[in-house]
Amino acid sequence: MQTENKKYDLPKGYEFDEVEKRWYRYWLEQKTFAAKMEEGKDSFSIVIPPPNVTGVLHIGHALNNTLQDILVRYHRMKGDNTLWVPGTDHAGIATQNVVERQLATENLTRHDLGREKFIERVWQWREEKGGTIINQLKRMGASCDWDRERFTMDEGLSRAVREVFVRLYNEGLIYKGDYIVNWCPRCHTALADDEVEHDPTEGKLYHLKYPYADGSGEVIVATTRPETMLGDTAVAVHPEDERYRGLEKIGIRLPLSDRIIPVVLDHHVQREFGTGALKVTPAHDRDDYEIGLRHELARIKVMDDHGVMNENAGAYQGLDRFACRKQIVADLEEQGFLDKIEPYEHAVGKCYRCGTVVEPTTSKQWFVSVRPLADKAVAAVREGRINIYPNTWYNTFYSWMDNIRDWCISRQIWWGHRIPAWTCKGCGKFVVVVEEPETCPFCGSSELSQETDVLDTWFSSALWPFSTLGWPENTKELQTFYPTSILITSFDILFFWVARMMMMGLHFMDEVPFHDVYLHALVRDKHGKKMSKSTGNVIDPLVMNDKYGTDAFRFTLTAFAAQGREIRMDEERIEGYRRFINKLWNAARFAQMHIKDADPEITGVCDDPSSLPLPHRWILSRTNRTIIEVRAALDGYNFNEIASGLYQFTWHAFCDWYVEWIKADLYGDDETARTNARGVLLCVLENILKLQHPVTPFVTEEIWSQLPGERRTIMLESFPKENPAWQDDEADAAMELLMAVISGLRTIRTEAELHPTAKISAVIIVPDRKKRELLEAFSGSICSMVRAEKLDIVAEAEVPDDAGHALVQEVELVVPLSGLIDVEAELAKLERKRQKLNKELARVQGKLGNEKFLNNAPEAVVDKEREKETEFKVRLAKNEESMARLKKLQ
RNA sequence: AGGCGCGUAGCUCAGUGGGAGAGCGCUACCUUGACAUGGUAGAAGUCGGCGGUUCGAAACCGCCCGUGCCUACCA
Repeated sequence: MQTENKKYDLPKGYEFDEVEKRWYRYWLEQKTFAAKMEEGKDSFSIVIPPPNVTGVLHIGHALNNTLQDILVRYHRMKGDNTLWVPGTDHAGIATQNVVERQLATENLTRHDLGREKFIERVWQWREEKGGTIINQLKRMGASCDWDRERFTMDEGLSRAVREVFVRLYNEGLIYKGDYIVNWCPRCHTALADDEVEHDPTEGKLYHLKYPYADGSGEVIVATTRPETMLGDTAVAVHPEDERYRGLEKIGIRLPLSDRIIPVVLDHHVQREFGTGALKVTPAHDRDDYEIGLRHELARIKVMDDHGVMNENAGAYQGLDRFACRKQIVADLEEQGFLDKIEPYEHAVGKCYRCGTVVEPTTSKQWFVSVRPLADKAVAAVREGRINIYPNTWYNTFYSWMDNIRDWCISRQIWWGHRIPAWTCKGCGKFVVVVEEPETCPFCGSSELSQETDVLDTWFSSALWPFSTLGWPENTKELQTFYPTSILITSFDILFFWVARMMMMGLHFMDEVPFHDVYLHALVRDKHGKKMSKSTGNVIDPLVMNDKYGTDAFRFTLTAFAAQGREIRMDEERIEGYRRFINKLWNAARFAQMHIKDADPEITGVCDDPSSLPLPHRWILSRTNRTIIEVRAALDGYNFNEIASGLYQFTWHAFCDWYVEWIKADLYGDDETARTNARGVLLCVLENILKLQHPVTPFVTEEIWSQLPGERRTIMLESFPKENPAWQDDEADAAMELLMAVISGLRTIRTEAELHPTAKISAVIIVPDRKKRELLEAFSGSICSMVRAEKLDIVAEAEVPDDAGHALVQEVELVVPLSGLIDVEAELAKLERKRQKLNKELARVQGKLGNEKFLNNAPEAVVDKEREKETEFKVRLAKNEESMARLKKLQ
C-alpha cells in the first residue's frame, strides 16, 4: 500500500470541506475578486439583490447568487472589467421587528427607549448580527468585491436617498396627500399591500334598507362592515341597471343620519351581486375611494388611528369599531332599516405582524407620482434597451406598469431613511432639503420640525444600481460600471424592485440601470410545494454544502436553472452531481499520475493537432464544440445547458472514451504516442477545468493547483475560446464509427452472457473501403476495448449460423459463439426489432408516397427521409438473414 | 373571479414544427492498474384527453380533465 499511495498526490476521493475553506481564504487574501477598471476593456457589472440584513440564506438566495457568480467568474476570466457589488438591505419593518422582539425579552418597547435610543439599538444589532447572510454568501463561493460591500442605510446611500427625494419633490413628482391605505390600528402604521395577510374568516353580511330621499321606495345594500355606513357619501349602481333607472335624480336618505346622499352611476358595480346597489364609503374602502375620486364624493372618516369612532360618528363617538358595529346593527334593526343578516365567509385583511384586522382608511402619506417615471421604463423595455429573460414576463410587466398607481413611500416606523422634509412653525411651509436646515428659507424661523415618517425600504433599493457606485458624485465606478450588465433576481419582486430601479435609473442617470433582467424560478420541494418551516420541507443550502460540497450543490442549482417558473429541488440530484465532481476529481487524479512533470515537449502538442492520431483529434474537436456550446449557454443565460454540456462532455466523452482509449498509449513503450497522449490529456483537462470553474470554483481551483508547473489561480486564466484548428468533422465521424462498432461488439458479448474478461474472436464485414481501412488501423484498440483475441476485418464473408450478429453504420459485426446463443431469446428480440423497423419503414414510405409532402417539405427533409428508407430496408434485410440463420439452429 | 404556468420513462426534469432525451432509480454481469462515489450492457414512455391547423404536431390553436402559483378577494 505504501508504494501504491506514492503514485498519487491526490487523495482517492475529493475532500471538499478543507479545500473550500482553504481556497476561499486564499481568494480573499489575494483580493482576486476586486474589480479592475482598466482602459480599453469591456465592462461587466452586477449589483447583488441586497438580502435583508436580518436574512438567513435560503435556497432562493443560493440559486440567485450561484447564477450571478457564474456570470461574474466567466466575465472576469474573459478579461472584462468585472464588478459584483455586494450589500444588504436595511429592511425597515423586518429589522425593526427583530429588535423590538429582542427588547420584548427585556420587557421593553421601542417607546420606552425613544426614537433615538431605539435606532442606536438597531445599529448595535446590525453590528453584532447583521453579517450572518454575508458570511453565508461567502460559503456559497460568491466572488463579490467585498471591499465594496454596501448597506442601504450607510452614509453614502442615505445621501443618495435624500438627494433623490429632494429632486423629485422639486420636480413635483413627490407630494403629500390623502390616500386610502391599509391601516393597522394597533401598530399605528400604514401597511404595504404585501404586508397584509388575508385569511378566510367566518363573518356576516348585513343587508341594509336605504330609503329613497323622496320616500317613494328603498334600496337594499349589503355590507360586512355596517359601522362604516356613518361615512357613506353615496350609493352606487351600474349605469345600465334598469332597476334603478332615474334613481340618481332622487338620492338616498342615509339611515341614522339626516344626510341626503347622491346615487352615482359607476361601471365598477356588479349588477349580479346582492341587489346591485353598493354603499360608498370613500374614506374606508379602497374601491369606494376610487369611486369617490371618479364622482368627486366627500370622504368622511369615522374612525381615528386607534380604530375608535370619532366625532363624525355622532352618537357613536368613542366606541371601538367592533362595539360600534353591534350598536349600529341593533339601532338599524330597531328603526326598521335592517333587512337581514347572512353568514358570510370572506377574506379579512390582517396585519402580518400583530394579526389585527386592518382598517382601510385615508391618511396623510407621501407619494411618488409614478406615471411619468413608469412611462420611461415601459419605453425602455419596448425599445429593447432592457431585455427580460425569460420573455414570458414581458406581458406581465406591461400589464403591471399600465395599472400602476402612485407609490406610497411613507411608513410610520422608526428604522429607515427619515423623510427629509421639515414643517416651518413660522410660515407653515414645507422645507425639503438634503441636509438638515437651521432656519426656514422662506421666513427665517428656526422652529422647524422634521417629518416623523421614514421611507419605504424599496425607495432606497430602487436606487441601488447607481447609489452603490457613488452617485450623486460622478465617480469612476459610475462611469465604468453603469449601466450594469444584468440583474438576476426572483420574479416575485419584478414589480416591487425591478420596475422601480428602471424608473429611478432612467430618471436620474438618463440611462437604463441594467441591460438585461434575468428572472429565475422559485425553488420548491420536489412535489412542487412551497418550502416552509411549518411544512418541514425546507432544503437548507448550508446543510447541502456540508453534505455534498458547495460545488456539487452549485452544479445542481445550475442544472435546474432552466428558464421556467419553478424548480422542484430534489436532494437526490445533488447526490448525483456530487458523484460527478468526484468523477472529475478522479480523472484529474489519473491525469496527474501520468503527467507529474511539465516536460516542455507535451505543452505544444495541441497547437496543431492535424498530424495527431484520431482519438486526440476527436477529443480536441469535441472540446472545441463544448467550448462553443458552453459559451453560447453562458451568453444566453441558459444555465441548465451549461451544466448538461459540461456533464456530458466530461463524463461521457472525456472519461468514458478518451481516457480509456489512451491508456494503451500511456502504459505502452512508444515514446511519441505517450507524449501525444500526455499532452492532449493535460490540455483537455485544463480546458475542462477552466470551462467549469465558474460553476464549480473550488474543485477546479484545487485540481488546477495540483497540475504540474508553476500555476497561479485559475481565476486569472483566460476562459477557453473557440479554436478552429481543433474543429475536425472527419475525426468526429470516424470516432463515431469506431465507438459504434465497439459498443455493438460489447452488446453481443453481454447478450451472449459472456464473462466480462472472456476473450472473443470477431469478424467485421465492411464493404466500404475507407471504413475498412479505418477499422483496420484501429484494430488494436478495438481488440483491447472489446477483449478480442482475434479480429478479422474483411470486405465480405459468410456469416456462420451460430454467431452473434449486429449491424451498425453499414458494418456487420459477427462474433462466432458456438453453443452460447440463446436461440429463442435472440429470435424474439429480432422479431421485436423487425416489427419496429417495419413500422418505421411504413411511416417513411407513407411520407415519401405523399405528393404534398414531396412538394411542401424542404428538400433536405425529403432527402433525409429517402436516406432513412434505404437504411431501414438494409436493416430489415439483415434482420431477416439473422433470423433465417437462427432458425436453422432451432 | 381574473391572470400566469405546468402535465414527456418509476422519480426529478430538459426538449417550440421533421427519426422520443438526461440524471437518479431498476435489471444482468464485472473489485481490469483514475474512480465500486466505478465499468459494460439492458428494460422501460398511447409525450394528460379530445378536436383543429399542417405534407408533417410532444411542440402551434381551441375545448376538457388534473395540478400549481400570482393578483383581487370585491360590497
